[in-house]
Amino acid sequence: MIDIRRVRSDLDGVKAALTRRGVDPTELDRVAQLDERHRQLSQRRDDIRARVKSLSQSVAQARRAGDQGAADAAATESRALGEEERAVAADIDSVAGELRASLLGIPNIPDGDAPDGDSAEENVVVRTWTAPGLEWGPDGSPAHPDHQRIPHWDVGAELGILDLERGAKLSGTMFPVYRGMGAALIRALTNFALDHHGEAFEEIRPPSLVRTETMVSTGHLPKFEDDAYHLERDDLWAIPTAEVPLTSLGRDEILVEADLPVRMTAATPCYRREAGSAGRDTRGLLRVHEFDKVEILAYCTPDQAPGVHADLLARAEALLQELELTYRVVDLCAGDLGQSSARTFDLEAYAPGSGQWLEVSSVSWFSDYQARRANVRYRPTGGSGTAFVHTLNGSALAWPRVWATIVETHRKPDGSVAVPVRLRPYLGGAEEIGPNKQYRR
RNA sequence: GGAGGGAUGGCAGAGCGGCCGAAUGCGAGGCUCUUGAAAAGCCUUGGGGUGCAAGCCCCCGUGGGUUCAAAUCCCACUCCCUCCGCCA
Repeated sequence: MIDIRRVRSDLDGVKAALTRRGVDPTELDRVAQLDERHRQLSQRRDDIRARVKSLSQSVAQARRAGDQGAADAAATESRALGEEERAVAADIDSVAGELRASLLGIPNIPDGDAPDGDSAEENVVVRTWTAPGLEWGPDGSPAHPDHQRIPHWDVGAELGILDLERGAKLSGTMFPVYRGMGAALIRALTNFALDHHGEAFEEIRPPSLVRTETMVSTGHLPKFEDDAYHLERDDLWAIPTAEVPLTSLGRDEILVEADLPVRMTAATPCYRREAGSAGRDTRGLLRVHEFDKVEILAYCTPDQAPGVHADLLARAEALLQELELTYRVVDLCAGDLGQSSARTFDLEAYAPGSGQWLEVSSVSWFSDYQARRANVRYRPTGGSGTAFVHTLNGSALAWPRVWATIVETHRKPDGSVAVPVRLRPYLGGAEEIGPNKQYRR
């Protein structure tokens, strides 16, 4: 949620900033009007209440003094005021409801450093990291030998480590089944990443089903309801990312500044309905409804935020480097930012078989947008009062696309897949993934 | 799923319908004393809205109701604890 006080004090500035990401500025006029109305009504209600309270005191006093007539008179006057208060309160409720609904739908104000642009086409590639020994082809994409130009769905089927047909049988398309070393690879990646972050980040294992309020806190509801799986009977939502439970871990709490930044990491399943993306990226693991991901997340002060953002990004990058995967860092333009984000860097790994750059991580700074929704605050050292923390998070990493990139990038001429050196300890020392002898199609 | 108990400030814990945003203790911060520390004494110490400010208003799990007046009475819900049942 954006700060209503900022709308009040700098309406034009907020409009200008949000127009960069395609928000209709008249929506902000509406917010400003509702806010004005809300404050006027509240003032009136408070005045009435103050009068009622003082009249109630009079009743008590008069009664103690034995003056029943005066007591009754005050009570009568107060009763009339009560009627009026009820009417005003009803107006306040409806205005407050409209205001909140409108405010919840307004995205975060983009950071001034986020590049201009309306869509993904205008995102800026900040830098590219190339796996050791890899050359660049004349077409501007990394040059891979032909044996690495096989899409992962073919590699997976050939080796018997990915079974999309059975997944479709069980749950429908976009629900993959990993087999043998394919399944072990996911598990290895998860352990590898958790160990990597473990020295600085507390490992958390949160629930993957959460309440409505928890989804609202991160901005996933109410606007993106269609993208989430909902268990109606129990009114619980399947988390689309660990960001959801981790952000709410501190909900309605006041942290001590000395404890910041609070850093957490979690491996969880993630569930996404992918409504509206039907027919796009449907092949293989490019887009799936359920997947595993390791997330890193932090609460910090506004001053710490830029440093933490850089750290999260560096961590996600380090994993890709250790996995010997070519990737690029993309600075999302204002128009392509997620609703809650002020600044986001995406990491895209190059998958030579599918021939595309795949988004495997998104590292975002949410300023106080989520903290305001979730009411996560801290007490500044030496200062007075409380302030909202800043929240940041990043995937490190989302496994299906990394899995795809690995089996394409590290495919050897004989068809097996080389295991990156750093990952071998997590796969029982295995140096390659060969045909799955326990499963052949 | 069944039965019972509970929800008050950082914690513990009081609170006849009006004098309660709330006793008391602990904790925390400041000051005095002290070479320093401890002890002792004094003071301070929840969150939020609005307003230039003084102030006014809201919050005793949540939502409703009764009343001139609700932490206190009534109703519903949520959560927590204990026991029973079922169960990975």
